[in-house]
Amino acid sequence: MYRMTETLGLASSLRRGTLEFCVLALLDDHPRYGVGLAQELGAAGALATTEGTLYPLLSRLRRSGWVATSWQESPAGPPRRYYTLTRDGHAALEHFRAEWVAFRDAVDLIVGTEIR
Amino acid sequence: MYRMTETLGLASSLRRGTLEFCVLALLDDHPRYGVGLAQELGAAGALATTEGTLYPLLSRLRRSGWVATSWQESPAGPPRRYYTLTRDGHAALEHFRAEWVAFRDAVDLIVGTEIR
DNA sequence: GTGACTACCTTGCAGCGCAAGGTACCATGT
DNA sequence: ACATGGTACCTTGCGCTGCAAGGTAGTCAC
Repeated sequence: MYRMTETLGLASSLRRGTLEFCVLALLDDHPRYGVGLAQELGAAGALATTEGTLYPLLSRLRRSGWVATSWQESPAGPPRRYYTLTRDGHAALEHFRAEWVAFRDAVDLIVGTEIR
Repeated sequence: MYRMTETLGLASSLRRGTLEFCVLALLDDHPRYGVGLAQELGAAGALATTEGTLYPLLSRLRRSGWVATSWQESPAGPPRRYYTLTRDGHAALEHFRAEWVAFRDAVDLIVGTEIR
C-alpha cells in the first residue's frame, strides 16, 4: 500500500531553493513587512511558510545585500520592519527567473506535466 | 555589484525535492541502471547530478519500496543494477505530479514566469 | 599481472525549511 | 500601575538531501 506519510514533506521540499526568490519577487512589486509577506505567501497556497523559515530567510537576504530594511510605525501595534529590494536583489531575481524557467521546463518534460 | 558566486548553488537547490521524482518518472518509462539514469538526467540539463547524489537517492527509493532492483550482465563490463518502478513508486509519482503542478503554477504566478 | 574502462557505493558536510521557544511593543480594561 | 490580548519580530535545534570526495569491484585488452 502506498504510504501517504512518506510524502507529507513534499511541498516543503519543493519550496526549498525557490522561497527566497518568491519573497524577492513580492518585494519587487512593493516594499512589505514580515507578516505581510507571510500572508501573501500563504495566499499562494503551495508557498505558505512559517515565521521560523521566513525571518531567517529575510535575515539572509539582508546580509546578502539583496534587501534593505527600515522601521515604520504600524496603525495600531508594534512597529513594523519593511523590506525593500536592492539593485543587487533585483539582479538576483532576474537570474533566478532564467534558472527557474530552465529547471521548470526540464522537470515538466521528464515528469510529463508540460501540457498546460 | 551583484555577486554571481552567491547563486552558483541555485540549480542544486532547485533540484532538491524534485530529483527523486524525476528518477521515478524515468523509470516509469522503462527500467534503467544507475549510470543510464545519470546520463538521462544529464541530458535534461538543469537536472544533471552526481553519483554521490544519485546512489544514495536510489538507495532511499529502494528502502521506501518505490523501486525494485535486479542485476544483469552488461555488454562489456561489470554487471549493472537495474531499477524498476513498483506499484507504490508509481502512486508516489502520481502524487508528485499533482503537487508539482500546484507548486509550479504558484511560483510562476508570483515570479512572473507564467507566460510560456 | 597491469591498466583502463565501467559500475556501484559510502561518508562528511553545507544549507534551508520546520517546529518550538522566546522577546517586545501597543492598546484596552481594571 | 498592572494584566491581558493582539501584533510583530527573532533565535535555536533539528532533519533532510544534493554535492564533493573517497572508496571497492568486475570486465577486457595488452
